[in-house]
Amino acid sequence: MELAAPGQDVPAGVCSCVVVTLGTEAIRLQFEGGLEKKNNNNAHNNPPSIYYDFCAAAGNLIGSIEKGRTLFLKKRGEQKMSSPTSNGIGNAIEIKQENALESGESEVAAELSALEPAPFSMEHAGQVETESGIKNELLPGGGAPYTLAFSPEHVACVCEALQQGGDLDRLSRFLCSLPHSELLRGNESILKARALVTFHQGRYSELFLLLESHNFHPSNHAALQELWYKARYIEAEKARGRPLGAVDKYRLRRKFPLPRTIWDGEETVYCFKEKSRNALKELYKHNRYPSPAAKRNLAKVTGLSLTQVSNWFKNRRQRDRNPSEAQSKSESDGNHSTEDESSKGQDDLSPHPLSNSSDGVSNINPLGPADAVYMQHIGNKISLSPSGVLLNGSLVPTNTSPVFLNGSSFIQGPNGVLLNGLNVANSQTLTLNPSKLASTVVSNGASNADVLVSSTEEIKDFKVPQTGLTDSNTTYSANLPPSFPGLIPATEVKTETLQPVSSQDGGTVVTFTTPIQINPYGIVQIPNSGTNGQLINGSIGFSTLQLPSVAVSQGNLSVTPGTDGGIFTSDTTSSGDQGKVFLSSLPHSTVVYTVPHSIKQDGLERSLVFSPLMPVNQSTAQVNISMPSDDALHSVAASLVNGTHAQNFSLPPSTLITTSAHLASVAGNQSIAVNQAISVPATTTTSGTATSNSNFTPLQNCHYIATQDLLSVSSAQSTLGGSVLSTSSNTSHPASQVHQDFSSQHNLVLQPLNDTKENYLPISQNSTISGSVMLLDTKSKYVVSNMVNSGCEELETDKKDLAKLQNVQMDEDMQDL
DNA sequence: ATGTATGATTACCA
DNA sequence: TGGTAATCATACAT
Repeated sequence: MELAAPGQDVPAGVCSCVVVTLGTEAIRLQFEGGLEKKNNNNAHNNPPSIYYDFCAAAGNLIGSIEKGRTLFLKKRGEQKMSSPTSNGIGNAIEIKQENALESGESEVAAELSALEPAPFSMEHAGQVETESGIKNELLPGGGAPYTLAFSPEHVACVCEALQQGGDLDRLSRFLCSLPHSELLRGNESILKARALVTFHQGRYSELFLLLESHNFHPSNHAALQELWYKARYIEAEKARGRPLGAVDKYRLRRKFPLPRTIWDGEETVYCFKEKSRNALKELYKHNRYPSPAAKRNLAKVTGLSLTQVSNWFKNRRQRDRNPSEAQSKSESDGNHSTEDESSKGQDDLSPHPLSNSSDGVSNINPLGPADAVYMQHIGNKISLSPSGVLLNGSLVPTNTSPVFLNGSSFIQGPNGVLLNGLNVANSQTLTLNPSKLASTVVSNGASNADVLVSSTEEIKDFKVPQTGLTDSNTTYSANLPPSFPGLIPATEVKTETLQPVSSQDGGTVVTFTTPIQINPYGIVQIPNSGTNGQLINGSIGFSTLQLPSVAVSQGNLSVTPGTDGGIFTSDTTSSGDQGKVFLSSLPHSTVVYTVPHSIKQDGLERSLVFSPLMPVNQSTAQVNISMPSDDALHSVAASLVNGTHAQNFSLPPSTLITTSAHLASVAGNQSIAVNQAISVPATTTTSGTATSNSNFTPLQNCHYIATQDLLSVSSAQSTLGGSVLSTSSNTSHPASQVHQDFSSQHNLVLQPLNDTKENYLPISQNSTISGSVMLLDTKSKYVVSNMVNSGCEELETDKKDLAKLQNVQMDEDMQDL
């Protein structure tokens, strides 16, 4: 191999020249054809007899040696040797001299400028050339006459380098040379190296034991899994004396499942992880023809390649299309019956990639214990037990964690569940443990801020099926936080006009107790939520949050962070980015809650049921709710319902939401009804710390019935109220909610609760509006639980009247079944 | 061993 | 470039 000249690009496999400036010395090192040392140091001293041997794999420098001294190289600013994954070696480094007999310096800062971070040829790894030309093993025990003091990081990096170099023999020698204590240190690189060596040497039993006895980082799982299986195969082949067939290998895999030390436990079926498959299915339900950008995004999210994603959609379409493959419906009878049947049924209904996921396909049976919260969603009828549950659409099962249901997908975090969108689970039973509801308080906290942090990065395309009544091509540009791993930083949403089909999608309740991830495919990911933490959320999780149904054809809607609370603003004048929604961060103490946006073309009324104590002003189609913003208690959400087709909203913080006139003024000239709703925080009195699990409760008793669904809430759960009252007095989480929904007539049904006042926030008698606003159009009525009655007595009457509508609505809803 | 489910491939077309 | 249809190869289930 040839040396790379300074400044030249170093081809793979060839070491580069590096220049190490050690004090006044500039030592040029070259690694090929033998170590070369060139000292252009000041000639007043004898050039230090320093010989280096670098293991520059992955841009690291490893090892140094000199007669009578040991040099450690490390990147400047790092306490330890840089990891193998660090970037190039062009960084400045420090050269620490130990036992510096000659210079007397204990530590010398040195500048190392790598001409090129070159892949290192392993030819010289572990070797050092002495002045006498004798090559000695650099490794301890290798016969080197020098004292070497490899740190564990050095050792690990050498292991990595040797692994990458593929020199398993040398790696084996290196490992053998290591002291036993080093081997037992548990460094993963060493462990992995040992695994490779044992496999290479055919010591499979030792390999299996090694793999089973250490928890390896997921980044190494794939390689180690391959080792595991290969070893099993080879063992079996040797035992049988013949090559294994696919079936044989399959049986071996079943017989020797991967240990959890090298496997995350996630089931993989047909090479695709279930998580990835669900993500594909979710998107497919909403869009059978995703855009290339959407495919890329999905590939990124699922970890699959773009080709795999494309193939999956292609196959899925083909097999959905081809009736001869009716056997595939067996899948529908299986784990994914709901969604599959849903999608197939939609295919029958419409050739368009429609995705009304939960159209009467969910059945939630009250199987929980008596004291549990359970819902029943039979057909379009939903019943809720007296618990703080928000429901909007089909339901999914969850554990005993508190749950918010809103739509047909769910998000489950450590302490709460968000349901929104499509039904993604197998079971239809939801059981909640009321005792834990205190932790289910809607807590948006920093999560929301994370979720909605704006970003100016790339814009992704994302098609959101809409069930609008008219054709419209609306582009929403919603920015997502780039900080979320695997999260698409920005999303451009294109609403597609679909055949007007009743939909239950749209409602969204976000309960964040941990940072979550939302991607344009509706996949909401909640870290640290265990195996169930990553959720699929149909089309709503993201879209509903950040894609309000405004700005269909004009205007911008932006959500910007507020000092005290979320600010939801709209720019009705901007025309540069029509139809785009810009979202910024939300405050920590923000609850994002949206009301579903289902639209029924047939004009069937829908029922929206919230818990009582919500002032509703039917006559004016606007309800202003005031409450002390600085109250220690939490503010409640404000809701805005726009039955018209307003294109813009203006929701300044801590103020009342715009009037209905405003909505009317911004109503677009389109007759489309956009099935999106947006929720933004309205006001908070304090910045608040990260929300606890019980920081916010207003949504606990909010219930929504989309489309024909009928939801009834019998009472509020006392524990919810307890949680409300127990929340930190310094943290308030008011939130204004903007809901644009209802192209058709809506009814708001109120159902009285039993003495739930204690469960709600105190009503402010202050006539000023400080935190919560609800706007209703003339046709829609919302009742938001926990909303503070500002003293409008007429609202009480309204509630009673509205409650009567429930039965009527039920009959109508049942007709749609 | 057999059948089914599913990812991947290929050819063809717009 | 991306769609469809047909087909293959393999994983999975019985």
